[in-house]
Amino acid sequence: MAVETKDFYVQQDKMYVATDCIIFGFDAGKLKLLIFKRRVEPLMGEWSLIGSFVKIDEDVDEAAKRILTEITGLENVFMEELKTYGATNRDPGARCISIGQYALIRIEDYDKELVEKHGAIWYDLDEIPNLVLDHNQMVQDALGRLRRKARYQPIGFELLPEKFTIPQLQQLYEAIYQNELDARNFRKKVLSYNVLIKLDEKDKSSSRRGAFLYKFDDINYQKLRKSGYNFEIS
Amino acid sequence: MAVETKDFYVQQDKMYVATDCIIFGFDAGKLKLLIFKRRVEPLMGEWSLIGSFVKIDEDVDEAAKRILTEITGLENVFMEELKTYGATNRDPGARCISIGQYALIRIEDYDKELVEKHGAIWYDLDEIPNLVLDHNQMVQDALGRLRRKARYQPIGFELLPEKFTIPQLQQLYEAIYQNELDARNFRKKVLSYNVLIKLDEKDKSSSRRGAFLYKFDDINYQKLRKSGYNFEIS
DNA sequence: TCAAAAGTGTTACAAATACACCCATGT
DNA sequence: ACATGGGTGTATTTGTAACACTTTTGA
Repeated sequence: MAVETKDFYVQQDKMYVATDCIIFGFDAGKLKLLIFKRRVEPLMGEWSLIGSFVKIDEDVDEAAKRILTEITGLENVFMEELKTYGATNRDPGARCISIGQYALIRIEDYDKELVEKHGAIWYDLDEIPNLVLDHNQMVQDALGRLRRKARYQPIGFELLPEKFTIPQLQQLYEAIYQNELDARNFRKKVLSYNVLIKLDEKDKSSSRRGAFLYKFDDINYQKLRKSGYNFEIS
Repeated sequence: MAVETKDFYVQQDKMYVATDCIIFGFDAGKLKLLIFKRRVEPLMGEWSLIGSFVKIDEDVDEAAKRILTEITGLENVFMEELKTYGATNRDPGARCISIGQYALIRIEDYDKELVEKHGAIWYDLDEIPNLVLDHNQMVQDALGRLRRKARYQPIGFELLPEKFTIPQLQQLYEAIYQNELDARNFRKKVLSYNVLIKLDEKDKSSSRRGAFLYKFDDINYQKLRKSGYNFEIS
């Protein structure tokens, strides 16, 4: 029988709500993850994702942004909800659900001092140590999401510097998909969408000849989306 | 400065955690949504999704299953997390985050008495009334998810009876995508995946001649998935 | 016998793949 | 002058899209 007064609410259980950030970067041809040593009991000192409890007067996604800014100094970063981790036994400290959110950051932009101060470290994705609670699962889930999503949405660009070369872009996709791509076909395809603006500069850091720099053309991308077409790679 | 004792937890805020179900069905060529009249204040009597608070000793997804079973009598239904609705001001009653979960049910299987007892009704998707709180947004989000997901994963079958005809399947996809498909190409494509088992029976409810019934072949589908191929329609 | 939906094949076009050589430059 | 990565074009295959008629059967 349903209770039909406003008091219905106060009979219910309250619980802690946290959010954890799965922060991806890309450097030297490899996908990286930002993790740090947990500073609170239980499990103090263990490797962990960056997270925080959500405050009573704070939107869930605001909380995630707050954490990300606290630790990297960055704002306006690509971040998206992954899923909720809501098992009763996931945190031995207390009943606490966590909303996983994954972020893609340009690895050269973050505030190195700030990151260091928090004891955070960029780890190669294939060398992630054991993390507390269900955080390894979160990383796996986020990676799966990143892989699927990168196929039909140009989120990869969030991981590159604003100016990047086509070979860099290809390396990134190879790192995400974990297979090699044909350079000619790759170039042909990404350019076919008309969402890259070729610059006059070259990047000479990885070859004598140098490779032209491009930047992502968000305006054209929005047009592409509206016209019903999808950015789709491999 | 981080607090480094277990007492860290008790300084944090607790809040209500709810889950709301976006329940889709398919009948007479149309997508349907199961909604009902809210039974608690505030907003008692308004149209609403089916939801519940998550109990302290209950996993979040268990809570969603509990609700679904309570109202439809069904178990083992396709259900998947949509996203978290976590704005501070989303519920005027109290700070309460809700995890939206969408479910796909075979509309002929549900327990009609049970549904009626709860005051629930199947609405055509294009005739949904105003719902409480952010529930209309949830419906839109779930619909978007269903549309995207149906393209590369055979979730549509969850909405059909176990035995279905190809024309029925086509109607379903037409309802999901909201455009017409060529019957020959559609048939060719779905059959090309070898995930449909043709039965000896015919369904004569929609034509004199009758159409052969098929059922979904989950074993072959798993093989297809493992081989790296994707079920992809339209 | 006719109305109404089920079922079937082929052709044209577009997109994806496979593949090999020349270019530019710093050392 | 050579080693290194950057850049280009074409042919083949594969998949997608367009399209019209015959079949079955109950009323």
